[in-house]
Amino acid sequence: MLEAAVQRGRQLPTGVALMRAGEPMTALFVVRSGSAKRYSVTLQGCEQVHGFVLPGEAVGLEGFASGRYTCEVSALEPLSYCRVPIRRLEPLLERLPGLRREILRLLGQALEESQRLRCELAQIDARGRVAHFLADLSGRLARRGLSPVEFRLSMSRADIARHLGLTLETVSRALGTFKREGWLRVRARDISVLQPAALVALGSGLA
Amino acid sequence: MLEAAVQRGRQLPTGVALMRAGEPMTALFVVRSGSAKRYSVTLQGCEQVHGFVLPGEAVGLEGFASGRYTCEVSALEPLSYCRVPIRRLEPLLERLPGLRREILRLLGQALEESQRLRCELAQIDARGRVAHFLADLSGRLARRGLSPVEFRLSMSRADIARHLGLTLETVSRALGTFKREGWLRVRARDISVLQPAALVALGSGLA
DNA sequence: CGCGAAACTTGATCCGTGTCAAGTGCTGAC
DNA sequence: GTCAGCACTTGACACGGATCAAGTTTCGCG
Repeated sequence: MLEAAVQRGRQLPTGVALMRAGEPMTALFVVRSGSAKRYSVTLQGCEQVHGFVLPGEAVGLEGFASGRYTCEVSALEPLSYCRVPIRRLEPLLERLPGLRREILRLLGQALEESQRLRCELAQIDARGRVAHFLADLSGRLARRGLSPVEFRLSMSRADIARHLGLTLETVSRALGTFKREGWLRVRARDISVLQPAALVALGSGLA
Repeated sequence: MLEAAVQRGRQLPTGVALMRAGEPMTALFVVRSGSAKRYSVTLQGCEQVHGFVLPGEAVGLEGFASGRYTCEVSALEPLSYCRVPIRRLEPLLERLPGLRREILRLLGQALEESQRLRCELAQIDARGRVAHFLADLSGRLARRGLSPVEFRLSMSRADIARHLGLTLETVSRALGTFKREGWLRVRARDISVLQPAALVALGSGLA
């Protein structure tokens, strides 16, 4: 029955938006493969990157607040995803307590994640933030069965910087440092993590 | 029927915890009067302040992620609150679509709020953060019918600093500046906002 | 009411990160 | 293959906020 509510096998080319801020919320999305960037554009026209969406992760949950999406989500690489229309989801919530709990769990998780991240970013210095970003990415890839030590960044340094509240130069310097310390191999957007523990430690504020 | 699920008129003295990180999530809470601090303690023993809870606001929602609370919430002044046991809430979610939507809305709102705050804090300088904090507080008080221009801070400068990712000296200096600019009157923890627009502007990154 | 501790303010200095400016190296198009 | 444009790296410098260190005010408690 849940099966019937899910629209599978949808595709989106790089750079195209999955949702736009202000649009009525008509569905939740779950990314199958590829990755996307969640961001919003301030009045001054500068881009604030809320985060990145990896395979297996859901987007659109903030829409429950007002019935409208509150940020833009656009594909960083060719994307395949599922679409779960709210119309079809709502009646199921009545009959399926497990699904109800699952949706609440997803929302709770997103909330907890966001709060944790905020506190961490507020208290950690630039290199720590970049280390945290890499460690987090690595962990999320691992959860999907992808390699946590060899991966390709689908986002630019500028996107990372805007996500972490830094400048792209500072991100670049942090990566340079990690490379020099022997913690990473970096070639353009290809990353090999050589010392995962060092990144985790630095990213947790254990300096 | 929802009425029957809510335990009203509960009290808590200053400094006492409403919930502790790691405890099983047994209930949601809604503050009636007073205020509280949401925080967690890092491995290094330093306190990270997630935010402050004002009358009319709910806490405990992050617990949906894992079934356990993920932060400490303790009273900054004598607190009165309602308790909504999850046991009693769950069956109601089946029968009341409106309540279901309301819970989803609350969670979505908390999520959106947290993400917005994170992006704002990441991009704004120290005085902007303090201005944003005051403008936000003012707005939330106004929503509850309290004065948005005359209020008493229930939290210390150190709490504000740890919330904003600053030091208490910097918070103090920012308040000093605002006072000198004629935007505020500050006497210890009593605040009078003289130029709300200036605070909102600075707090939105319009420098 | 007065004492003492805690909260807060204010000042001086230092370090990290933003800013500005070249320089280098990918990548994709013709 | 080569060229153009963009992404990224690296360097020099300035400035905002952290840190350290006194003072001052506020407030709880005897």
